Amino acid sequence: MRQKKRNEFLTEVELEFMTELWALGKGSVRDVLAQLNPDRNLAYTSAATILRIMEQKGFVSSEKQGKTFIYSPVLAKDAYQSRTLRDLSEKLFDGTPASLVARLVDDDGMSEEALKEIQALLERRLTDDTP
Amino acid sequence: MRQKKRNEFLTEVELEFMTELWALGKGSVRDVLAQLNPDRNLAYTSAATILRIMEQKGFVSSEKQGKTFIYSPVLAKDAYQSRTLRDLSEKLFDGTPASLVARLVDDDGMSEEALKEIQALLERRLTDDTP
DNA sequence: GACTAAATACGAAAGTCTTCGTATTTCCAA
DNA sequence: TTGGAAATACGAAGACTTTCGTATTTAGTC
Repeated sequence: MRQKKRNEFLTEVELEFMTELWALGKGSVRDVLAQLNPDRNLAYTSAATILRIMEQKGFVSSEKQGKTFIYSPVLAKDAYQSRTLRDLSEKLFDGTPASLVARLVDDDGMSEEALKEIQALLERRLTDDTP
Repeated sequence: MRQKKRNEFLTEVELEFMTELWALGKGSVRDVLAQLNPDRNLAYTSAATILRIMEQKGFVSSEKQGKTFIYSPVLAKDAYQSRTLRDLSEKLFDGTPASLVARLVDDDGMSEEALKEIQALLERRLTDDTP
C-alpha cells in the first residue's frame, strides 16, 4: 500500500527537543526535560524515547557519561533552517524565495527596524561577493 | 494518552491537492487528479477521499454540479502562506522574521536576480507606507 | 420506470508519531 | 559485594495520515 518514507525533517516533538539541544549545545534526557515549558508534563521515559529515536534517525549523537547518555545535535540549526526554507519555498512559494520574502514583508508583523536590518543584509550580500 | 489535535495546517497530501485547487480556482476530483504529476498514480477513490476529508476539516467547500462535487479552497493561498511563515518563524527562527530572511539570503542557492528582487520589495515597502 | 456508467461513502490496512508503563541494566555508596 | 536509585530499552496504545477496494447512490438515457 503505502511505502516507507525516509524523512529528512524533524517531527513537531523532535523539533521541540532539538531546539533545546541547539540552545544547550548538548545535554542528557534530564537536561532537555528541564528546559521544556513546565506545563509540558512529559514523562521522563517519553523524553528518553524521543531522544533515542532521534539518534536512530541520525539527528543527534550520544556519548555515555557514567550511566547517562549525553546527546548532541548532529544537524546544525543553520543547516536545518536552510533545509526547511528550501522545502517551504518549493512547496508553497513556487520555488521562488523572493515571493516568500514578499509575503513576509507584506504581512503586518514586521517592524521598520526589521525591514531595514534585512535591507542591510542584502546590501552586504550584493556588494561583498559579486564575482 | 495523546490528545486529539486540532490542526490548522495542511498535511503533505492536502497541500499537494490544495496547490492544484489554488491554481485551478476550483475543480472536481477528476480535475484535481488530472493536474497531478502523471507518475503520481493515485486511485480515483483516494483522491475523492482526500478532498472529502479536506472539506470535513474546513479547508475546502463544495457545491454539487449534476452528480459531481466541485471543490473550492476556503483558505486563500496568501493567507496560508502567511500562517505557515508565522509558524515557521516562531518555531525555528526565535520569532524574528528578520532572521528567517537572513538565513534565506545567506544561502548560496539564491541568484543575484532574486536578491535584487527582494531588495526592491523592501525598498518599496519602506518608502511606500512609512508614516 | 429501469439500466448503467460515474460519482460518492465508508471502512480497513499499513505506516508514522507521541506517550507512557514495565522490565532491565548500570553505577556507586555503604 | 550488594542493594537500590537512576538510567536505558522496549513494547504497546491511541491518534493521525495515506491509500484503496467495495458498496451504495445518483443522474441521465432508453
